[in-house]
Amino acid sequence: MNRVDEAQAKAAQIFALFNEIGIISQLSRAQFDAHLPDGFSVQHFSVLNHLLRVKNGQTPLALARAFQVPKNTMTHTLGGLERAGLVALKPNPDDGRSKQVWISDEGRTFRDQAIASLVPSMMDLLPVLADVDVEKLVGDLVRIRTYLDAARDN
Amino acid sequence: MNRVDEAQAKAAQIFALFNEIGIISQLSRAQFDAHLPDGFSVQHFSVLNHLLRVKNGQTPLALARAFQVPKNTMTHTLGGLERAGLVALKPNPDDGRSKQVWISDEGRTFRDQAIASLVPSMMDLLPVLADVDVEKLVGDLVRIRTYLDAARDN
DNA sequence: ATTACATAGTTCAACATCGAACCAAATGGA
DNA sequence: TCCATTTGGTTCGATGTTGAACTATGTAAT
Repeated sequence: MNRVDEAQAKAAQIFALFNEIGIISQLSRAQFDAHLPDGFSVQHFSVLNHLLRVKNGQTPLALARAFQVPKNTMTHTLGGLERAGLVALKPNPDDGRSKQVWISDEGRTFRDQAIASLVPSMMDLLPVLADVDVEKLVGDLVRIRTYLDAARDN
Repeated sequence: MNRVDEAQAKAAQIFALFNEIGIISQLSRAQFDAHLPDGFSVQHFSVLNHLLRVKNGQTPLALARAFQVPKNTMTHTLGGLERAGLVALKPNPDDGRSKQVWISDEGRTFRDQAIASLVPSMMDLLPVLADVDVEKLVGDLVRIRTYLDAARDN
């Protein structure tokens, strides 16, 4: 096998990797969404979860970066959460251009209920993951994600 | 740690897993698309690739299943490929409701050129994947995807 | 043959995503 | 201080995705 063939074989493997990742992303998103109240998706849940687990009162831009989405996409997501009263957007006292996103009591309740309804179907995955080192798997993925993120804005 | 806490910890880990997968899916799709001609995305490439590598002349529904997308999504993707003359849709002689998707010479050329322009950026990933057993990684993902697929339409 | 049901594919409408253009506030020279 | 540039956020328009409803063909049962 010459050098070009080797490169092609490696590339095919990498393509298969991202192909699987893309399909799993689709399928899992659909599964998650199905367990959330109508009109809400994983993004909404993820933002609430992030505010509670990482830090409350973050700026929209910080959240956009955390989830690797364009800032206008985050505007859209936060709009939905705000209309539903799950977060409050307040002006950022440190920067007149900016805002802060604070989760409300309703938001906390929503997140808790979402977890309660999501956990059971995740438990169904345990048998599938029995032979998988999830810790390592996530670690590998984080490395790949970190690289892609760095390569993004060149 | 009691049973509920354990379940929550496991669930958090699984959530992190799908979270990473979702983000990588976003980022890698953007990267791929950027290297393809305007108006074409990974799906278009994937379909052409599938027709060549797996089997030419498949039905739209078979392709939709292969990529785990709803059939109307595949209709949309095939529409783009057909308008561009990269595939031809012919009636299925075995079934009057159905069609067959055949890749054209232009389609083959498009796919070859796409590979040529995609491979270099995939090679950039090699250092990142040096410590990763990609074979095993893909295997684990396939197992997860297979489960999700089976759980989909229950 | 008739009827009921299942399957392949399209259309339509709702919604998500995202690049580009835009506005306002902040920053950094000179 | 003034001006150019950068940064946080929104708006707008184009496109992708998908559920639901629909058409047409095939299949099975009686």
